[in-house]
Amino acid sequence: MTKEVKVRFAPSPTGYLHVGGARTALFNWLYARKYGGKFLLRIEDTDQERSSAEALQAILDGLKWLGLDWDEEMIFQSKRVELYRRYCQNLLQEGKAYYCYCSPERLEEKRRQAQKEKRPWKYDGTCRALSDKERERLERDGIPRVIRFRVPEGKTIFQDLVHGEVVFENDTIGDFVILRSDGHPVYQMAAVVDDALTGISLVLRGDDHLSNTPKQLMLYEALGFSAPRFAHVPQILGPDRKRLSKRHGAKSLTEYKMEGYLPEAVVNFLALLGWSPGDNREKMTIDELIDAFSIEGISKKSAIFDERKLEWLNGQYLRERSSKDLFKDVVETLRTHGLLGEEIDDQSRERVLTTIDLLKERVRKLTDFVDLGSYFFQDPVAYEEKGKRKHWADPAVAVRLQAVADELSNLDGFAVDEIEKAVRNLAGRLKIGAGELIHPIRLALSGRTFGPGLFELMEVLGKETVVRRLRKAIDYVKAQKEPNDISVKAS
RNA sequence: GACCCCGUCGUCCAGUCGGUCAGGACACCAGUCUUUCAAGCUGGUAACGGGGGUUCAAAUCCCCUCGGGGUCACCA
Repeated sequence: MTKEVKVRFAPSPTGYLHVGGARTALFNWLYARKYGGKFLLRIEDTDQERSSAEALQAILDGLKWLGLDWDEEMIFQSKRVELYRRYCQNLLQEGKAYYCYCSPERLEEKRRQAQKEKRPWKYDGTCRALSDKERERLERDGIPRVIRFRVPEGKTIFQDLVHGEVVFENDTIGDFVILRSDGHPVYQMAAVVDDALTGISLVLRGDDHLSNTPKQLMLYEALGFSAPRFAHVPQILGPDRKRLSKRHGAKSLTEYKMEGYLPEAVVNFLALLGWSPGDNREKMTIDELIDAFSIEGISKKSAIFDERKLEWLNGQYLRERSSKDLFKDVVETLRTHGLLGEEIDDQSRERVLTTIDLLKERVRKLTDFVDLGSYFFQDPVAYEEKGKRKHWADPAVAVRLQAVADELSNLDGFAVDEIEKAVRNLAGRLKIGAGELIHPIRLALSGRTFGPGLFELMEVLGKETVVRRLRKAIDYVKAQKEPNDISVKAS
């Protein structure tokens, strides 16, 4: 009988969902979707202290944003404590586990001592063979107890689907706790019981669990469960080659969303981190990913998250979406940055749409619409220094801009072609190249030395705004004249 | 420290059974286009951690070494 394909993502709600976790979830999801299996979501909240509702919400939001939907009901380990306890009792009865009364303080002391003497530390088995009498005494004294698993002798060998055969000598592993003194199970126990009971066929998870696998395998064996297969995906490292953590900029998915990344770009990028379709494809749709995904394509090497490549990919996705498609996201971004109010009439709707069209080719993140396009919505608050030096240094600038303003004011219509013709004609009459007008005008209108085609920009802004900004610039140039001369002398 | 995993351009990936000018992408540089910036197009710089073997031939197989990471919790 072939086992049903069933995988799971099992985060613990102790922090936000970062790219490493998200990628693990994605791989599991892709695997399930590819083979028509199930993708389960299990919340590992057996640690009461560290689990929080906010973290859970962040994880759920992240999965939802990426479009990773799960099958069946979400499993909360905190609601299954009785179950784990029962299995611990079974092990106890069969002599495969035992009560341990060692205090955490005492153990910590021993551990430190071992470290000082450079001896490898593992639990020394103090309580491994307590007599009934001793145990009764400790019980009578009310000493807190945990349940420890009795690690059997021998070796634990398994075939990891990405690493191949992995061998552990059991005696390098100390008897480990499976049930805490507060009656809550420890990760290893809860994970094994759940994976076994829910019929997980493949445990696909981070490399950091590779060393935990022998412990879990021993538990499967002791509990009489058949073990699933394992595949350990390399981890995602920070730029310093260290494990991802808040310290060196491991960002949550929420942050990527806030920064203007599209979920499809993030999914695509994450999929390519530690996995490859085998050919050299880079940009892949979700369906292509599902189709191409395979465990064989998973690399063994840990990877560093390269945000610049994600930016590029995001730009690709941004570019292929129509302005209409992008509208909602862009509006939201503009709003959070105060460039747009709640109310949007037809006119500003049109304006946003055109803005998107003009900016789309030069944008990599949604937030670039703000950074690169604020002047579509408000007069520039400053002029680029470089621009002033380059395009406004000529003493004739004020006069020329004035001429432009006059010329444009007299225009009947204000369409791209008319504007362009007017500006170029004026340049001709002034006997200067069109660039001599174009660049100073751009600076006046946007405060920038670069941007979309100037004539398109002018049409979007409208005659009134264009003329207003030109006049402002003229005033500015004139005002700068004298103070500038003085400051040159002074410095 | 013990144990486990990993090691191809700066970064992410290709490289089936040993034979490739070691390939693609991001980034970078140059050219092209253009009113600017992007985008696009064309081209370029750039890697098998090191040392030994085996072999006619090694990124690919073996050994050693160095480097990086992970696990050794009443965290997950």
